Amino acid sequence: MSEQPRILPSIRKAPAGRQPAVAPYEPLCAIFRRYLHKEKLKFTPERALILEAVLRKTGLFQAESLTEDLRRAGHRASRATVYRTLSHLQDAGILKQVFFDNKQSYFEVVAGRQANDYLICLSTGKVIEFSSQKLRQLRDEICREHGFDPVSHQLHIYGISPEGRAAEKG
Amino acid sequence: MSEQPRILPSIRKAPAGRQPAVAPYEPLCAIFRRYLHKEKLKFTPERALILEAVLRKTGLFQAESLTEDLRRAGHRASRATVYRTLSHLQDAGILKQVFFDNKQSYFEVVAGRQANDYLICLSTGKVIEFSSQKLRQLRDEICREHGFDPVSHQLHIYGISPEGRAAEKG
DNA sequence: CTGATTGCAAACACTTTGCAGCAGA
DNA sequence: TCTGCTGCAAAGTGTTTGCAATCAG
Repeated sequence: MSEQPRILPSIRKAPAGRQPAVAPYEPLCAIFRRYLHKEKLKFTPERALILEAVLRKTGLFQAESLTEDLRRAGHRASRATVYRTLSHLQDAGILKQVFFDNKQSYFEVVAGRQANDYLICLSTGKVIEFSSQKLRQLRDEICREHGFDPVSHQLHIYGISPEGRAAEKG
Repeated sequence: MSEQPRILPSIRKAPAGRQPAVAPYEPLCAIFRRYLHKEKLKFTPERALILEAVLRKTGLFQAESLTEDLRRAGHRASRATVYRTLSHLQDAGILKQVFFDNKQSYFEVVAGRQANDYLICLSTGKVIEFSSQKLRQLRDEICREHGFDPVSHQLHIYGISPEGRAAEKG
């Protein structure tokens, strides 16, 4: 029995990996506004700014870093509003929240994407996002066996990347 | 684009599902003692009690519920010691920590088990643990493509269980 | 107009940590 | 004896919430 891997602190600090393209603002803003309208919520300047900032993010990001982005761009942005908006963006199907540890959570744009899955290097903390058709098929198969209707999934694979292996030998 | 599923509060409260058999104390205690000795740590009565309590758990559990178990059994057990011991049990490869949300974490005995994967009902909050050989093969394949050495993985599938479907129709 | 929204700061809740006394090996 | 361990309470930290003023529709 081997020692159970633990997520390294480095992951909490700065998850990095292949950087997917930035998502386009217009169509997602339309989705957001439709959602807000349906829920009798309002489209405020703050929400627009936050959505813009979210869409400028590539890959995983943290609430705090989003707030920093906004401040750097000269916009006021209270943590509270950022969190509240991130929550709405999830409900609108634009974002999803990912949990790698119990300290904080990460967010990621999902609208129009398929990547739900991560390769996480236990040595360097690097996170690579990927998507697998085979995995989705297997997921559906497993769901059928249990009578589940699949909605979504999330796979985290922990391992050692080539760089991590090199670093450990070095 | 469908609305992004969010983990229901019920999951945070009382994850339940198929109950795997309780793990045997003796062999795992031996593993723990070996680990402690190797790390120049001590095998204390508190650690023994906590390991026992852990092994009486079936499926996922929370640190707090473990502390309650201990108190109910008439043992003093400070949160601090429980957390510290849970951490050692992870390092010893006996436990693993699972993150479903950012509020708290769950623990699960993994020594000698293969089940790393969960089917989570978004309607009822029920969690079913399962293990799939095909998934492990697919994982290894994906790792090969990225030059990773796989260490472990975790798959969370969100969906609607038969019971949930019935409840939603009712 | 009227109810939703915002920023602020206080509140939360799980977890970690500092410390002084205690106890395995 | 010599470290490591324990319980306690305080600190830590990402996130949430109450509230009064403000604003979108």
